[in-house]
Amino acid sequence: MRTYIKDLEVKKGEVVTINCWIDVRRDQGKLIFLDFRDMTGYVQGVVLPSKTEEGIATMATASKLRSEWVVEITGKVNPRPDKNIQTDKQNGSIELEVLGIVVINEAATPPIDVHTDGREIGEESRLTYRYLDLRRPRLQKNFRVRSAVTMFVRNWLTKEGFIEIETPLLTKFTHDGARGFLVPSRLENGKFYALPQSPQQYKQLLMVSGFEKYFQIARCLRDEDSRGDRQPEFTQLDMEMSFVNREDVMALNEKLLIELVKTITPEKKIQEIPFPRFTYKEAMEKYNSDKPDIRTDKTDPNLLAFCWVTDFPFFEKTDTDGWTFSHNPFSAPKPEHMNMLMNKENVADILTTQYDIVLNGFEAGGGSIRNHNPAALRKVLEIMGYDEAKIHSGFGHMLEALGYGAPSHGGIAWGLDRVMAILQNEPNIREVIAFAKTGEGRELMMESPSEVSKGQLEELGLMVKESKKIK
RNA sequence: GCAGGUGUAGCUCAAUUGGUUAGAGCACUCCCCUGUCACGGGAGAGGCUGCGGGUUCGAGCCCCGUCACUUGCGCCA
Repeated sequence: MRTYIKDLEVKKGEVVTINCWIDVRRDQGKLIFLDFRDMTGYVQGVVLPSKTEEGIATMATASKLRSEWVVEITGKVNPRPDKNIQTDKQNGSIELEVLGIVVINEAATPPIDVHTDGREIGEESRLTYRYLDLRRPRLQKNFRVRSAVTMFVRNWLTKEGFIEIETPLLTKFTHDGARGFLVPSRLENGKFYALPQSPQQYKQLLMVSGFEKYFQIARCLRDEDSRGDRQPEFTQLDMEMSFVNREDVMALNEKLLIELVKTITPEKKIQEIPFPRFTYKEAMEKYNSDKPDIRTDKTDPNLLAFCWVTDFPFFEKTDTDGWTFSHNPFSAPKPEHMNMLMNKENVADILTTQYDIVLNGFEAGGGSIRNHNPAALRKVLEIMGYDEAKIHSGFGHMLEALGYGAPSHGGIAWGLDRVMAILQNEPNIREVIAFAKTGEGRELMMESPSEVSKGQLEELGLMVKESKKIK
């Protein structure tokens, strides 16, 4: 039976079997030290000289082992001699006396060193050999913490009465805003699905359905250029609630964030509770930014400075002197500005119910109270200059759905990758996304995007005019 | 789409003003080593200097183009 490395310390004197990788080999000739690694940690093994036939064979096998080989080790858990105890290391007071070695798999010389924190290695190598890059302790930790965060959030929201519901990945191209990824239909050539930029419309429709409290850890896809805090696919913690106002959503999220930090990253301290709030105007005047970094000590890696930014202008001017939404077309205006919207008056002065949660200068999330009244949503679309055909094709289902007894509702979505990166003190969300893409949207390990065969194109009814980039 | 940075051994980096056979550390191969823990010592192998063109007696170095990675701007309900 397999014993995990983390459980060895209490098994002094026992003979155990572990499954692991060779982390480091220190061959002293007649004495070989091997550091073993499994998902639970590290332990030093020692192969002692022996005159038995078995012992000689084990030594011979041990001398062939190399870094990253996969082995099954049978050994005796011994206390270390006093002078060799390493108090600062896991299992520093014990070592495994190797009695038997089964090589499960040999390993070619790794193209990158997986024992460092990886910051010194170029992104191209790291992403090409991502499955090796992920072996490094820093990334192992990032993903364990990420899993702990999503589990915490799931449990917390579930206790609050939320229900987790999955929404489609194959959906409809409906709106302006972020450029979307298109998926050609095989059954209906010339038609396309779109991959969702967020579950916005579906989650609102779930409110119409009467679920009242929804959440989802949702993959979102946007065909826009990358940044340190932006990837073409990323994850939102998305939630929506019925019969709430702005304060309700903000209060719930503030509480969740505080408890999350306390539980998962207790070493972090939150600069100010309750989170400070700024109107958009205040933020711009005081910090010249709508996502101000209000940390009092920007060198403190454990300081988290949350703040809310509210009261954004609903509309902004387009290049062609029309209007477009600044954040979200489904948002409701502030209640006192509803008349201005309905009368389409003083459009520039209408403020939305939008609230952004900002963390250390990054937009960690954003949401709003929505227009549950179809007439109000229609006014928004009209102000943006959408004609009846565009309103019908893009928003007809929303307008109709809101007409069948939609509750008032609102919600928020966190950029989960950004929150994770900040909690882990990572400068780039690539470090918290397992198989991240490059700045040009390439996945270097499998080499996507890739060309497809003529037959596949034909089946989809597609013809490629010209290759934009020929390798 | 725009601007900057980078590209030399598997990895991380050197290489004077444009000048001999492009070096080092780690990793790798072989040898030595009984208490190491990033073990140590010795020897060895490993290069189309991203790719294409140009200038020059001579280019890793200068010029043009191109590709890739990266940071930021535009863009990003």
